[in-house]
Amino acid sequence: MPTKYPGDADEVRALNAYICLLRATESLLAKSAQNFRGSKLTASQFAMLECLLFQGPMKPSQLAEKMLKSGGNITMVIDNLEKRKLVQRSPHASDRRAIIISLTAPGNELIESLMPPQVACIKDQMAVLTAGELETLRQLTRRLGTAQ
Amino acid sequence: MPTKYPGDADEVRALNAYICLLRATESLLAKSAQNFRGSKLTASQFAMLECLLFQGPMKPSQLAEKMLKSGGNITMVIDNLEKRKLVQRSPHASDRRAIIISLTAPGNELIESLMPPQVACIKDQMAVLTAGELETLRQLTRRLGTAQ
DNA sequence: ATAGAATAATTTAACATTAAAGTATCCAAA
DNA sequence: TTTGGATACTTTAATGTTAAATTATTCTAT
Repeated sequence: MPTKYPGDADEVRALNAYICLLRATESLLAKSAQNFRGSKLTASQFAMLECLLFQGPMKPSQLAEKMLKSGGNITMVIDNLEKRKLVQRSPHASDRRAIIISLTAPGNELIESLMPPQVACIKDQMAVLTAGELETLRQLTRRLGTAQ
Repeated sequence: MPTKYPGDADEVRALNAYICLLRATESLLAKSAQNFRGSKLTASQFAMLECLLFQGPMKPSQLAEKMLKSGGNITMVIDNLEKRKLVQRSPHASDRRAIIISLTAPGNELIESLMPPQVACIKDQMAVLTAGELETLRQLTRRLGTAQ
């Protein structure tokens, strides 16, 4: 995070925006994490439960793709959630290489109870910007996110 | 990352901006990481070398504060950089509890060689936005980053 | 039908990360 | 000056993370 890099105007402008973008994301993530820390969930565990809630049961490889994490990592997060009986592994109907991960009843109940405060927290944090500013932010970051 | 959450207009607007912001950051970080992967540096190791280059020798507690990481983590990153002789520990002049971390000559040489491509990479990625858009992005994310 | 390539999940090794506990040192108040 | 609290770093335990290797299964081209 260079606060001062001796470069031309283009570089300074790009770096300043980059640094503010990273810091904003760090700040938002740190604040959001407080909502599920009481449930002894890590950020990855919360993200997996959330993914299963909104998108239904799926294979570990699909979780890896959606969560942008490696397969090995997904295996470990499933392991730790399975120990707490929040998710379960089931055999895939037609492919014996694959398995299906789904929420258990307690897992479903937990993530459903955590979502409203989580959404409210994000809404609150984003409320420092107006509706128009949020739309502008969405459009700008959307273009950055797909940059090659 | 809920792509569809049944909420009111304010919630949907906040969540959409939030998701795009996170994805943009992930995308930028992933791309930037390619620049130092060839040097077998991790993101934390690169960040520490960069911090020491631009801000000079400092204590582990100062590195922890600037890098937004825990003290225990900083100890390990220093350990791994010290193994490769890229940084060194020195006693603090007036406080025997403290130590000073500084770049070695090879460490300085390495990070100085990595900075120009790193800056160019960030500049390239941010170049999908105009100068005015970058300034807007900086202002919006600056306000988010300081949100309580 | 079968060999080889591709896919799916797991395991392993190395490093990252945090929280909490531990050790050493400094400082300030009694 | 001594005691108690604060500070600085390290260690430990648990989890996360990736890349690479492993195992099992499926698919495809011959």
